[in-house]
Amino acid sequence: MIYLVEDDESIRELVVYTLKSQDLDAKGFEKPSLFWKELDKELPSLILLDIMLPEEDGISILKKLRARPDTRKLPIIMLTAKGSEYDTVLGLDSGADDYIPKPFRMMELISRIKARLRRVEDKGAEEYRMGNLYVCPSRYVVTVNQEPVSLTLKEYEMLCLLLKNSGIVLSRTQLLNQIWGYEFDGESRTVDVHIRTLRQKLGEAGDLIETVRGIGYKMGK
Amino acid sequence: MIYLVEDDESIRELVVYTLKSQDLDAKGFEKPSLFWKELDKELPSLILLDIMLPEEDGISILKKLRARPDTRKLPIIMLTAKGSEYDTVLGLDSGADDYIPKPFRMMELISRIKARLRRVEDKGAEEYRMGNLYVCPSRYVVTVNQEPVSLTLKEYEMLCLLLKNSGIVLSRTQLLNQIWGYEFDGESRTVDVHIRTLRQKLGEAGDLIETVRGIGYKMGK
DNA sequence: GAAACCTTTACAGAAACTTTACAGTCCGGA
DNA sequence: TCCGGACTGTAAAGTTTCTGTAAAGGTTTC
Repeated sequence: MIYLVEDDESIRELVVYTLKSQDLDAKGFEKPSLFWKELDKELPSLILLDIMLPEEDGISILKKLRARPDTRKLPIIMLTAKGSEYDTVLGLDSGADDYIPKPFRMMELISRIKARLRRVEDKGAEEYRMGNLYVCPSRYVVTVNQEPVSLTLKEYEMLCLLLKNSGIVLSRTQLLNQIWGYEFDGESRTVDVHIRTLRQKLGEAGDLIETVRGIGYKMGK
Repeated sequence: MIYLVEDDESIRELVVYTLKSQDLDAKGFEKPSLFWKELDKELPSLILLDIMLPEEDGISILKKLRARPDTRKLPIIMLTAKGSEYDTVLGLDSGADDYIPKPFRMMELISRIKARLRRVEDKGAEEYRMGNLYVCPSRYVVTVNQEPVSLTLKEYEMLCLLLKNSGIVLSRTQLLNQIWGYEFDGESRTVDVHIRTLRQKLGEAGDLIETVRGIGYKMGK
């Protein structure tokens, strides 16, 4: 999912349309306020920011995003009509990942976006976002709506495994084997109990863990 | 150290000169062969690549760098006079981190380079502040509320390592490996004991060291 | 050789994990 | 629609594992 904050309607729709044609899911926002609102519902994997915006300028948005733990490492590309050197410097020094002056060619934009996304994935895919849930395995950080959630080891491993296998169902046996590291015979409610506390601790994001009756659990899709 | 591969002498010297004026160490190479030779002696922290070069073009160099484990993650910025869209796409899709068309403004180049470097290494910070704790590794100074705290070597190294990896959890094994410099077999409470004295000496700032049960310790975020 | 520092040992307390037992829910067949 | 079995959710008790801590025993430094 890619978010675009751009007040010019024609540009916004053109970009969203082009991204979708490239199998990149995208949403456009006219105003920062709408963007912030949506951000609390779902975290995108990349953000395109115009600099000149109503309400709040792009640089300010950029700085706020860099200050939040769940969006700190998100690739952010700045778009702007003000092609002056000053803006470039300002944008990059505030921590933007790229800067594209308007008018830009669509294929160049797509290309740069893909370059950013690939770069992130290369880093070991060590980050998961789903809805308002954010997990960074290497840093051992889990947040829901930016609020840190403290999980125990088993809960944490379970969450990571489910996210890693997003979209596919994991049986209790699979979970036991992968996390506990041994074959398990007979019945046990161990997994269920951990799933319960996990859902509880995740609060509203707990609904992301889906029960598949007769099989096990899954997250995503 | 920044490496620049650029056949045009005037540009090469101008860039190297400008980088040095910004306290960025840099070396320029006229031909790829000279660059490869030097690369085996020292790894730079960023590479600037012209696309049009004698012997071997920049894209080819880029691909080779991305294939080597020691240079795979190095930030690489492409420079080129061929400002066509084709080149941009080609450059970014091969894994370049940025693309700057000639002619470029020096300050913009510097700005983009700094943005890249900051993104990669945040370790240039020779000072850490967290709450009322202040640590300056190069001067071997630790204070809490301006009051100096005297630490032993192991305690000090531990504190620095935790601060350097602020926000991420370090396991006991990692701490042992990094500070003691050897593999550790079996159990040991050594790390715990040092953590304890460290917390004690830091007083109220001791709470900044967080225990992550089942994993290890971390500071920050 | 004393002081400072580091490591090991041992144990208690705390936190995490598992089991148990039962309540609630889903779903197919009568 | 109702019923019963199979499966899942939940609370609480029981068990294990992990961490904090004090103190003793080594080691290095001066």
